[in-house]
Formats: sequence, structure tokens, C-alpha cells
Amino acid sequence: MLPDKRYFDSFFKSAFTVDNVIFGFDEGKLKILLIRRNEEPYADYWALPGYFVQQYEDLDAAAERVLREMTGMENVYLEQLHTFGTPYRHAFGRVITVAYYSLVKIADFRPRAAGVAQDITWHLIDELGVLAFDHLEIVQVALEHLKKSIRTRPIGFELLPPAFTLTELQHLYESVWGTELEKRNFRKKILSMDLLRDVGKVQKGVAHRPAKLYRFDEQRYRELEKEGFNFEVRDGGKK
Amino acid sequence: MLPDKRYFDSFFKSAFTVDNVIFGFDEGKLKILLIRRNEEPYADYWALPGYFVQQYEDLDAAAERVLREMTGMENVYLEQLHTFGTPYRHAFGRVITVAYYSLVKIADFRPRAAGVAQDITWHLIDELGVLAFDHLEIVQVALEHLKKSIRTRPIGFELLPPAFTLTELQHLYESVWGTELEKRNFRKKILSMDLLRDVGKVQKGVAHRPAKLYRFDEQRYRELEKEGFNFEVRDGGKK
DNA sequence: TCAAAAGTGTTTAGCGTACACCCATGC
DNA sequence: GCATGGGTGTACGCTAAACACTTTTGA
Repeated sequence: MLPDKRYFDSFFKSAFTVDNVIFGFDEGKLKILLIRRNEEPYADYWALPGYFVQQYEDLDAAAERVLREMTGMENVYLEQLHTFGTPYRHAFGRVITVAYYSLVKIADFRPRAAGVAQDITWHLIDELGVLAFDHLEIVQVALEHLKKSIRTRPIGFELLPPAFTLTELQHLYESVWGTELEKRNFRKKILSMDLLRDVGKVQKGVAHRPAKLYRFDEQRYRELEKEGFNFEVRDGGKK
Repeated sequence: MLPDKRYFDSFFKSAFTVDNVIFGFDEGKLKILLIRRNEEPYADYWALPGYFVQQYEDLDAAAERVLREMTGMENVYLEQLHTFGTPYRHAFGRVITVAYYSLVKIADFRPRAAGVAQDITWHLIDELGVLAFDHLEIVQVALEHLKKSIRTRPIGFELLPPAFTLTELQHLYESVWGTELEKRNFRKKILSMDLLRDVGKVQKGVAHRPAKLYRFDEQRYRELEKEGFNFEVRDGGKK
């Protein structure tokens, strides 16, 4: 039984794209990076930075390339999230999109619009309005994923500057989960994990007692992980 | 700036498939369902039940259809797992595959090979040998996913018959995790969740004290979930 | 001296862990 | 009556949870 290659041709008429959900945290708020499209379909709409994958390009590599070409951002660690394939989600034909997401320190990058992007900015996660394609749904899936994974993996630190205060860390969790946490218990839990190092500095220019700055000890985390340690922060809920 | 539709044509030359990782549990062992292909590429190789998605077919629907057509299995709850898109993973052109997975009760189905499948059987998860395409990698990703999610979601019950003993449940966890659990603590933990109902029957025909049979109370789980209950079984490790 | 956030200690209750023995059945 | 797995109780230690006051700084 030899294959008839022509029979298969009918399947080779689709395209796929990658779309990147880039989370940042700034001024105590969770944000995502959006571009404004200058191309149909959805010209002038805000959208996730994403574009077509080339015919023999690896998916992960495509996500990196597209992000770099549209935003100028390099060395962003992208993780695959989910694939969206509703039949008529793109006006030009069958296009499925593989969504990726990443957590970045906003201060590390100065995104500049290029390619299909005429504009680019950080948007508050809860003020997105209408987005191109099914990108709002993609953002929602990414946010749900973030809520879960920030609980059991020490990924929140990727959103914070290299040195941060415990209150900033707490606000990050509160912002992602939309809840309030009890200060003493949060600090006790975090510090008891032995993953933060006092960098010996304090906040400057605040009109109150300045907070100590900490850094995340990634090497220590890797050691603990090998020993079977499980990172976990609970939404203990306040009251 | 109007789009030039012809410019985009170069992107519309790819295909995608769905591949299903179907887990079952039988004779105390974790298994997956494989078919033997009768079509190139990889004719005569064992493979996951999967095939091309039609041009305007929804991905989730395609996974269901393909599974039904190849195995006769209906009403299988499939969940999307991950998308695999290494450039030259398929000899006929660019094909990315969206992998789905499911947990089923082996006794509920009697799979029969059809379509591109010349044969179909359950395989022990740790005796798979060589599989078609990158299907071994897909199975590994699915297994890792199962190990994690069985811990925090009550999905193990989907692999067991409607009435099961606590020891069967424990063996299921041990088989998936490859560890041993402490009997008393496991039972205490499981029963304390108030999710199992004694069905009032016992095992028959065993050469020892017969074990009570339980069923999973799904309705109760939904209630608890709403109240913020988090299912969790730990790999307490024995000794 | 006031406002504003940082920082800390203690008590309580529940849960994970470790561990050893009796029970019911088939053969 | 013996082999086989089913089934249970308890003590200990840790940690999550709840809660209020003092400290440090800038304005």
C-alpha cells in the first residue's frame, strides 16, 4: 500500500501563526504588551504581537523571531501556552495560532513597534477593550494559567526588578489573584523558604520607614528543587 | 494600506494533525492506546491514533472525529495538551500536530482498528519501543502532565471502574508516580476529603478479606470546588 | 509630631507523618 | 489453620491562620 502523495495535497492549504502574551508588572499593576496593527485584517486594532510562521520554521523559534521583529525584544523566555484553532478565526483562510507567554521585567526592555505594528504599549490587564481576532480569549487563557502557575512555581520574580521589597512581591500576588493577603503570614511563608537574599540595601525616597531589598536566589531554588522541595504560595485569603 | 492577499499565499501551504494520547489503567498498570499504521509514512509502526485535520474543521472536533473513525470510541473527553511543530517531523511537508489526551475506563470501550489503523491495542506505558513520528516524545509530555495533574485534580477516578477499592486507587497513584505510598495515610487523606461514597458492596472471589467498593461523588466535588476546596494528593513517599 | 508603611511574636488548631496490630476471607 | 491483603488509632511535630503593636523615615 503505497501512499498517493496527491491525495494529501488537499490538507496542505493551511497556515499557522504564533501569538505572544507578554506579561509585565509596573506601578503595582499587572500589564500586557500589545501592538496596534497596520495591516488587514483588523488594521488599527490592538493585538498580541504575533505573525505567520514560515514554512519550515520551528514553532518556538518563530515565536522568538516574531517577537523580536515586532518589538525589538530579545532573550525573552517564551513558553507554549495553548493552540487556538476555531475554523473562521482569520479572514484569509484557515489559520491556527500557537500562543506563547512570558513574564518580563518591564524596565529591561524598551519595545519599539516594527513590521505589522504601528504602535506598541503596555496595557492594564483589566482595561483591554476590544482586541483583534480571538486575542482577548488568548489573554484570558494566559491569565488563568498565570494565576495557577505563580502559586507553585517561583515565576513571580521574573516580573519584578532584580531587587525588590517584600511588599512589592505581595502586591504582585494580590494583583494577579485579585485578592488580599495577610502581611505577616505572607512574609513568614516567603522568608521561610530560604529563597530570598537580603541585598543589604533599602528603599530610597519614600515617606516612611524604608523597606529592605531582596533578590531571588535562583541557584538555591535549583538545589532545593532537586531535593524534592515544592514551592507554594497559598491564597490564604485575608479574613 | 490594503493587504495583498497573494503575498500571504506562501503561508497557506501547511497541514496540521491531531494526535490522541488515551490513557487507561488495567491489571494495576498504566497503559496507552496505540494503533498500527497501514499508511506511509511509518507504515507498520505503532503510533498514536491521529490524522489530518480538515480544512475548516475545529481542532477539538477533529480530535474527537479522528479518534472515533480510527478506534470507534465515542464520548471520550479530550483535553488539549501541547502542539508539536518541529520543522521536518513529517515527510510530506510541513505538518504540525496538536496533541490531545484523555483518561478512560478500559472496560467501557472495545476499540477496533479502522481507517489508517490496521491494528489497535493497549500498551504498557513503560514498554512502548519505537513509535511513528515524534509520538514517543508526545507520550512523554502527556505522562509528565498526567503526573502533575493527578495530584491536584480528581482525575484518577476516570481511569478506574465506577466502583473501586481504595487499594486500587492507591495502586493507580503509585503506578503513575512510580513511587510507593503509605497505606494508612493515603486512605485517611482520601476519605477525609468526603469525595468517596461507600457503595455498600465488597470485592468477590479474593482469597483474603474482601475490600469495600467506593464510587467517586462528582456532584460533591463540584460543590466543594465552588467553596474553594483544593483537591490534593501528595506523594508522601514511603519511608 | 504626624502620617505612612515596615517590621515583628505568639497562640491555636488542623494536618501530615510515622508506625503495629487485628480482621475477614479462600484455600 | 494459614496465607493474604483489608482495615484501623494514636502520638508528635510542623505549619497555616489569626491577630496588634512598635519602629523608622520624610514631610
